[in-house]
Amino acid sequence: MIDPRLLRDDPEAIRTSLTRRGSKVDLDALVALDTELRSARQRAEELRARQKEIGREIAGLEGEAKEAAIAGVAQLASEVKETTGEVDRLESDFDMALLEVPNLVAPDAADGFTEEDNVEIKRVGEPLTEGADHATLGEKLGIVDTIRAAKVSGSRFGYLKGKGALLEFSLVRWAMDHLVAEGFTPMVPPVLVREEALVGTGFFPEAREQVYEVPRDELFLAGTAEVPLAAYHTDEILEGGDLPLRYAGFSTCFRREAGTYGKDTAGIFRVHQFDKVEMFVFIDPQDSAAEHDRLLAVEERLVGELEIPYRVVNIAAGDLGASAVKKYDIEAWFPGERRYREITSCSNTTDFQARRLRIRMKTDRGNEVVHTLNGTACAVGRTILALLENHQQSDGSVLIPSALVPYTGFDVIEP
RNA sequence: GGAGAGGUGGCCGAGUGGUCGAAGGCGCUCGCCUGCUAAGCGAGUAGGGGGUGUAAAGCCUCCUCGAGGGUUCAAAUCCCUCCCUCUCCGCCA
Repeated sequence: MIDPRLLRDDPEAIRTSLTRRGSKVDLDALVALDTELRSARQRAEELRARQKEIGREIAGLEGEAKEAAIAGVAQLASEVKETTGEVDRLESDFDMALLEVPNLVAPDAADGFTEEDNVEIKRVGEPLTEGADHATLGEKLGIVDTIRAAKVSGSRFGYLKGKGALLEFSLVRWAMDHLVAEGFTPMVPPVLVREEALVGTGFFPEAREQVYEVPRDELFLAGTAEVPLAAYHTDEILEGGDLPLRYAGFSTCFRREAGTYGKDTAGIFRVHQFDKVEMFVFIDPQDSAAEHDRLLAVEERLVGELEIPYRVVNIAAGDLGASAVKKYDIEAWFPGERRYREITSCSNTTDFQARRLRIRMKTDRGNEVVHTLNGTACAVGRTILALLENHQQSDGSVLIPSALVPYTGFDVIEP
């Protein structure tokens, strides 16, 4: 949620951002609604103040004088009820409209509206010019089974098997160890969350169709640990000295992948369920931009240690999620497809989530909404696929990068 | 799943219709005293919105005692619905 004060202090800043995103939000209607709401609120408050004042007088009266006073204020009471009802209606309209407004795009976010407009920042590593694709490799090595997964769960699911399953646990622990060394607190959060957590993180209302629901219990399956980690401090006022708070959350992630029919149907590149280690940070607003770069640096070190060629892209404004002001993706090279594809991502969501979740910090200037950031440390499934493709050998085996061997206990996966 | 208890400010905890945004305690902040990792004394200390103000301060005002609705001139206090937490029993990874 953006700061509603901006609507009257600097609506043009919002307009610029909406334009860069290609957003359809009706800013003028929102500004008008805000104005209407405030004047209605003013009227209601004046009436209510009078009512309370008279109430205090009545408290001191007795007998007939009291009866008369009570009779005299009945009309005022009904006016109060009417005007506050009006304020409530306007307020709820306003709140709903405000939830639809995406965060203000950062000045240095890339311009444009689609993936095509993402700006490449750098490339690292020597890409292989050819190789088998991950679906073929996974099947031949006997470590990924999507055929039987379809029987059990439908499309876009997979079994990891044998060394593939062990590789998963190795990656999780390897990533966690790195993050702990970086000062992150490891967490295993709930993956079933309330609606409030999803609204608070900005996934609702924008991306509601991507989220699995458990209606009977009014819970939702989180698509990322970002959701329970962000909501962890809901309604809290953090001590300035405790910031930044850095969490590393491991969770299984669930995504409906609605609207992706026909995309990435082979293998387990795009699946409904995968595991991920996610970084999440609560920080003083003035430090969030620097922290964003820091998260990217952590991600680069991790991918680099796996000896996977990659590039970093600055995501185009129109391709950003509602909560992000700026986002970097790391795209790993996939020789089977001869292209770079997203394996991690990190976003600065500034005060957007924190305001919705009411997470503040104490400062000399009073309480201030904190900033939050999130970044992928290791999306396990995709990382396994990137390892398979980039470390495949001519004999059909796959070598495990040396950084991982202490965790896997083996250095090669053979057919 | 069954039975019961309870949700009040950073924490604990009083408050069953009016002057209560709320006693008291703890914690914290500032000051005094003492001179020594303490005790004592005094003051301050919930959050949020709107208005006014160049800004800070200040001032005016409204909302918030789990959430929502209702009764009433007036609700932390009465009524209804919901949510959550805890305890015991049952079941269970």
